[in-house]
Amino acid sequence: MSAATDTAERILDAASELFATHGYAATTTRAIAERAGVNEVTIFRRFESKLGVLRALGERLARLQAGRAVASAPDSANVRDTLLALARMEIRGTIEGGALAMRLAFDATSVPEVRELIGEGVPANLEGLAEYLAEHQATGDLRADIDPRVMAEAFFGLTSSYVMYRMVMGAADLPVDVETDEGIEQLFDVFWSGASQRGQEP
Amino acid sequence: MSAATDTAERILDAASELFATHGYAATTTRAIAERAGVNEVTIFRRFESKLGVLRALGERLARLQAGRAVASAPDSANVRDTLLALARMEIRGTIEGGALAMRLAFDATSVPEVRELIGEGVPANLEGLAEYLAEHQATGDLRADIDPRVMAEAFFGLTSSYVMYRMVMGAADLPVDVETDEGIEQLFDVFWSGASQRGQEP
DNA sequence: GATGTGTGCAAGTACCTGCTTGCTTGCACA
DNA sequence: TGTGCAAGCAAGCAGGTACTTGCACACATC
Repeated sequence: MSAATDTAERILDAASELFATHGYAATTTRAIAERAGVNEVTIFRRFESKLGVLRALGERLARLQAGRAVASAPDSANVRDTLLALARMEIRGTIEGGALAMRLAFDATSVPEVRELIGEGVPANLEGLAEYLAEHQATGDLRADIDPRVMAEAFFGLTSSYVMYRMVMGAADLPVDVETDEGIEQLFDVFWSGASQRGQEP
Repeated sequence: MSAATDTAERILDAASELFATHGYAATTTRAIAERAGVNEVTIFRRFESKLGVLRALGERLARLQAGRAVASAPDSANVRDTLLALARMEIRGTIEGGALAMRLAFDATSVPEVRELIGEGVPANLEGLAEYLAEHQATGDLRADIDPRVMAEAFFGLTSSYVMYRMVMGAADLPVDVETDEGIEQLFDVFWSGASQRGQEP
């Protein structure tokens, strides 16, 4: 059993990397097999089709990302710390599995099956954070004159484009350590200052 | 001559739309021909190859975007207005030609020729805005404790992800009128408040 | 009226893609 | 020793892709 699941895992790993960098359509099953060190036929025996690989990958991704939902962030009394932790979590998650998700989101417009898989992920995330933000607008932690959905979009815009510029477009280097990286904190600070606007009242 | 350039233009228009929504690799020359209302052979006679179409498109795009560089924004005394105008310009430009550029940036990782075309565009833009921001940090219009490159990244993160969420991921609707849309102003306001932090001194 | 140019149409080539088939090999368990 | 399962290997199929070729038609210009 160990050996069997191992090959399946290796196939998924290879597919994940290739899908993330080349996209779903541009990745051939032959390439997946080669990278996994596995015969191409094995892929079809284990996953039935190329789409089957994507589906299995989707499940693994869902399992992986389930742990880093908005709710799972430590809701300390300090909203700023909570959001900063969320930003770091989001960026780390995007680097790990999100680069794949981002690519697939692009592929979704051309490959209908991909669209179903990615589906409501992005809008749902936006909505979830917007709710959280709205709560803290009510308590006065955040400025109330901005639509919480716009604010959520600003937040995800920061984190997703941070990764996009680095991983996909190669505009800069990835941080050595996401948890302590100074650049992320500065980037977050721009958002936070804008969203909280502490001391802005005249 | 008029009729001849017209068909070439129609081919480029069709290719632009298809590349933007489906990506370079996933767009077939047949599809381009069909959308342009032109025989497939004509494409090869005019542009030699599929890559030739992309190259011609790249030139047209460069011509189109040359007019909307950072420098071309009216540098009024008011930095906020300048940046807001730039944000609107950037979003409109991204909707018009940037969605294509964004998609091609993704394709660049799989299609090496595409990478050359997109090339240094993104980093150069970042650098250009960073310079502008640094100048106004020096004059006190913007807070100085943030790396100007980080600030530029926050700016482009906002504008590019604004379009990405809407056009590519279909998370929301595009604005009816970019120039007056309230959502863009709110989104920009989050950035601006964070970047200027007016009245933040204790 | 001849010539050149831009385009359409039909057919075909060479290659790549996802996927299949038939057969063999190695390993585990009884 | 025998049975079953996971995997490899070689070959191939059907469909799609970029791209080519040869021929016909329209419409200008000289």
